[in-house]
Amino acid sequence: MAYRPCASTAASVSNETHLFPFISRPSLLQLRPPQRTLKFHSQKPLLSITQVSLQEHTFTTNSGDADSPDEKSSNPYVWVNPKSPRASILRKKSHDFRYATLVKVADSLDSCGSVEEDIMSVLDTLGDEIVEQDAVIVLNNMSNAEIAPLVLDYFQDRFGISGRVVLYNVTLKIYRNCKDLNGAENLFGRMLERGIKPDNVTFSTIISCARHCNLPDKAVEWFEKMPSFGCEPDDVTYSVMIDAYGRAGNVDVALSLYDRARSEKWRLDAITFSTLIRIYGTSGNFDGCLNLYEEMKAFGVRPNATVYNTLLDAMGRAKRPWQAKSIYREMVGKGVEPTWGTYAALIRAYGKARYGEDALAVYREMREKQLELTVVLYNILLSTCADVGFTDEALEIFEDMKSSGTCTPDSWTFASMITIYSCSGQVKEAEATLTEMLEAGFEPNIFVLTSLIQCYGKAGLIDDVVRTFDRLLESKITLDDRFCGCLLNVVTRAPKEELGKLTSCIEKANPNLSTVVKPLVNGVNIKGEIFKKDASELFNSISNDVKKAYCNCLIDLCVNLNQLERACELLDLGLTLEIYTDIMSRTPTQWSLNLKSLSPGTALTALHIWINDLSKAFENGEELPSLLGINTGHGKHKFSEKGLAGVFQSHLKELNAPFHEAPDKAGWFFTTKIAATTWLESRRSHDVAAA
DNA sequence: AGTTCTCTCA
Repeated sequence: MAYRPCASTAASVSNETHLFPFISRPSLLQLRPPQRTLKFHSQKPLLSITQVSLQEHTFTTNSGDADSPDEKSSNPYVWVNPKSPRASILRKKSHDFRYATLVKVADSLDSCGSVEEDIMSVLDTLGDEIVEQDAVIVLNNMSNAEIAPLVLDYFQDRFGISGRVVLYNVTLKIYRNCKDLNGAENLFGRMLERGIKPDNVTFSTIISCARHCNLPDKAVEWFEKMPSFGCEPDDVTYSVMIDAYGRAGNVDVALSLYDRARSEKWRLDAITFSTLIRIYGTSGNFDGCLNLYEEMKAFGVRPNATVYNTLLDAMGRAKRPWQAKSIYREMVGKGVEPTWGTYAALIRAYGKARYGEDALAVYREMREKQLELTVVLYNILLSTCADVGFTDEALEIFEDMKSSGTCTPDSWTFASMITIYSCSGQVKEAEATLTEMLEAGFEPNIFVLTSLIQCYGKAGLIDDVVRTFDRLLESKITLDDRFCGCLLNVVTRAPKEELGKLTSCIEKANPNLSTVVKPLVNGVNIKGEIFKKDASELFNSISNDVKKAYCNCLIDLCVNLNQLERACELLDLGLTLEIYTDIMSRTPTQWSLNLKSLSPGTALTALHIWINDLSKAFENGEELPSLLGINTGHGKHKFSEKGLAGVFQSHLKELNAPFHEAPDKAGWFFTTKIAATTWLESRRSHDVAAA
């Protein structure tokens, strides 16, 4: 029969007398167990005849042990040769039973209120002959930090057991499990008062307690106290301190401890390496992660799943999904069984890098293996689907999540679903999901409203954009740069007659942005210098991660409104402020125009400037390289207007430019020096003729 | 009797 821990008070212990043959109600009342005959000795049981027979008796009656029938029916008072296998089985059984008994006592103690009598009663059931090992086992199996110190005191007061540090160390573990550093520190103080000298175990337990409490600085503080108590840190201390320093953001110290451990030839285990890899990973030193992994193998430490999981996680952070993939292959190749954490790390790595298919493959494998996904993992998958435009897949995952029975959608989930519908222009579905979200008790947040604005904007429902915007203003939600960026994006695709409605939204949302947008929309002719000054003020006021999006939108707006000069001014500013980098690059053999992540208008403007630069270089008699290339990129997002390649093909034709799409390099258009020269030549003569 | 192991974005 399985033991079910009871959660109530000590009184309930007595109701489970079938589990505690030596506990009965009278014993609780008299504070003394009546059955003195059942004694256990935790130290090597003396294999006296009575002893053995009693064990035997206990086992056959209590657990219905499947001994052979004739053994069961045999006289319990037989002598058993202490060296026989039978004796060793009995010894083990005796030990196991004693241990199980003590664990049950620990459970009962945990569920005592802090009523002294209750605690006493439970402890009394153990009898008088308690040895230190019993006390250790009881405390080691307790989890109630309020009761534990009382129990410790009782062991001392009633049985005189308290003289050794081990009892305090196991009690400290309880505080650690309860994340109660204060309690642990108090107990440490009491140890000192009682003249108990702390040892390495004491310190590593307190240190890890601090670490579990998210107080890495405290961990460091305790580590530094060690020498004053005559304790010299050992390999376990170093392992936990490497972690603590890492979490305290003190990467250098963590690594120097590693150096020290290495030079002192301490055996570092795989998990310590995984800790180190994690430290490198969180500090952004991704090559450091890989180096450490190699070093670890060179030391002959076999990587386990934890090491691989940490590495995969680091490669995810590094946005190197291909490396995650090859590490995963290596892991499987070496026969290391992937764990839940492996799949989670892969989903993160692939998801972050928009490797939609790969992320989905991992998801399917998890389903196949019946591994449960968490809300977080579902959300990552859904936002990946949103990023790459997997509408159907997202719906499937969303349904799976709802029917999983283990997790329910949260505001993040709904936000992703609304984003997905918004990107594909499914207004009705987005609105239905919004309703579902409200019904589930979530208020729309800034992310949801941003998506909705995008959704309505895409569908040309400008009045709904304005309505949503007003709703946001009424709410307590504060606008962010991303939201304003989306609003700006709506402006770039709205029909001219609707622009007024939107500019008044922008005026309320962000005055700096309004200053730049208004003259464009109203066609007011202001000086280029002033325009650039206003624009750079805007860029200085917004966060780095949206600068490119703003600049792209503004340039698109200029191009749409046929203000090419303004477009060039903005692109120029964007290059100066390093919002755009590496658009135009030159090597001795190739000059390139890199248009990846540029909006269509920005890309056209950049092409315009680049061709002008080419002409200038040609006029100045500069040597052209053997190859000239334009990279339009190939958008991973299904909704991103199929990349720029299509737009460019026709535009290049219009310009009569001799660039041709490369058959083997997606998104690239190339021309040779000879073709380029001929073309630039003809452009020049054309210009001259026009002049 | 001690350590490190599994979490989110636009």
